[in-house]
Amino acid sequence: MPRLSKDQCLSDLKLRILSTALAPGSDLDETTLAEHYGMSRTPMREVLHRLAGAGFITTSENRGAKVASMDIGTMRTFFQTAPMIYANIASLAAEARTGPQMDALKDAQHAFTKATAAQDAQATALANHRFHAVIGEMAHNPYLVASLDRLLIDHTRLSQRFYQPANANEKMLIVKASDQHDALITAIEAQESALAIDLSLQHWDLSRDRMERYVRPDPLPVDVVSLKDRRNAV
Amino acid sequence: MPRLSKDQCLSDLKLRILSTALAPGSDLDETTLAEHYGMSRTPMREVLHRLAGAGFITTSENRGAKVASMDIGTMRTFFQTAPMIYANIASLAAEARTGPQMDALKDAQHAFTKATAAQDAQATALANHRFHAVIGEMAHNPYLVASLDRLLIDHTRLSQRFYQPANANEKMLIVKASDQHDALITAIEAQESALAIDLSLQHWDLSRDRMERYVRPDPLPVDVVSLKDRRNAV
DNA sequence: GGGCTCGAAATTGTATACATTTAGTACACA
DNA sequence: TGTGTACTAAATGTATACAATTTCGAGCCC
Repeated sequence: MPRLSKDQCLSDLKLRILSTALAPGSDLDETTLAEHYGMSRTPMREVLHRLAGAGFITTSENRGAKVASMDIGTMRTFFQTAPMIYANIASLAAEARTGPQMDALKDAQHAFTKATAAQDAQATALANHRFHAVIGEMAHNPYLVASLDRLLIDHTRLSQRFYQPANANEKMLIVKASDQHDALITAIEAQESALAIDLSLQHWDLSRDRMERYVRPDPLPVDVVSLKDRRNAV
Repeated sequence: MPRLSKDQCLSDLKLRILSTALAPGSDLDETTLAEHYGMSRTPMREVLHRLAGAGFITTSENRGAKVASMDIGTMRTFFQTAPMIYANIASLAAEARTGPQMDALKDAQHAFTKATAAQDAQATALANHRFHAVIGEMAHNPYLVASLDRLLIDHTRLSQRFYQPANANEKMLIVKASDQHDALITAIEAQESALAIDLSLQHWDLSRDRMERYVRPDPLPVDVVSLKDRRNAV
């Protein structure tokens, strides 16, 4: 993949991280990446520092870069923090959104429905990411957006598997999420911020249920042996 | 100032920005800075990208770096956002603080009172910054801390002049702020998160009053001419 | 066999030369 | 006098060579 510009390289790496093509916690070798993108190490290092600043990766002196990890502690914090930020962002977006931003939001939603119809899980997750990032732009609040962007990174990585519906019920949940997007678009366009808060919290409830089901899968059938084993485990 | 390590250079630039020795919006020349810190342009550029990632400066392609500006629109957003984030951070800090972090917090408060006693406005503002940054570390929430850190940058830059007390009344306000710090330390150490929220909101009210007095100085004497002029202004 | 030291290979960090882009100025022309 | 254009100087962006650090394995001692 030779001769990509720095911006293209940046967004490509973001996509690879959001889609977990680059797994959380995995090492990034700057020499390899530089060759891959057809540039020298100097601009590649600059891209890596940008990614680090935005929370996609972490770097440590003399020890290279890693994709930001998603340990159990961080996820607890994620579930604790997301609804507050999402709701506030939605409220501010309803107050401050502009016309071109509304267009961008509808575009993102269009891409979302198209990806769900095609059963393309990865494209669905990324379109969802873009949808919520646009709402962030609308809020016009650099302080909260710094939080939001970091939340969305982990949200998108966590959601990766839910957009691959395993049964009719899961398929229905995705349709429901899409309907909530439409309702949110209407509320934001009408500048009804109280409604936007309410809708974004409903939307969060749906996401959280799906994500928690993945994080903590349905309990296994109980039997005496496994229980005894577990009782003495750490 | 030759032969400073990259970390020293980074924190020195942060201090110069927080103290407004480098004015908001002013241009940064990477060649000059590199010479000043006794390093080549490559690591200097890396430092600048780190600062950009943390919100201290902004960079634009082929056009260099600027210290983050503080326009009137951003400040409106600042006043809107700060109390929510400060209160949530204080609450989380009370829940999650560790022993060493408590020591660091008390150190910062010690530096704060020492600086006020010495009437050193700049040292006071920076010690106040450190105090609140430590509470951020305690909260152990990377999402919210991203917001907090950006708020604190502007908070410290705005506060710069208030710690230069012009009269007995202003001197008393600084003493009051210091007392609130002490109360907050006690609440966090006792893990009383509801109290910590309340105290941090009180502390914010005090700061906001001081800052707004600077941003919007006491109203000028009303006269008919200026009123008429203003009525037709944008 | 376990753990240590030493050294070579690989990886990251820095300096510098060179390419590219921007900004400022002089000058021509209307 | 104002405007547009070409040129020059200064700044940013990139590539590459070299220095410093870390990692990993071989060899050794206990």
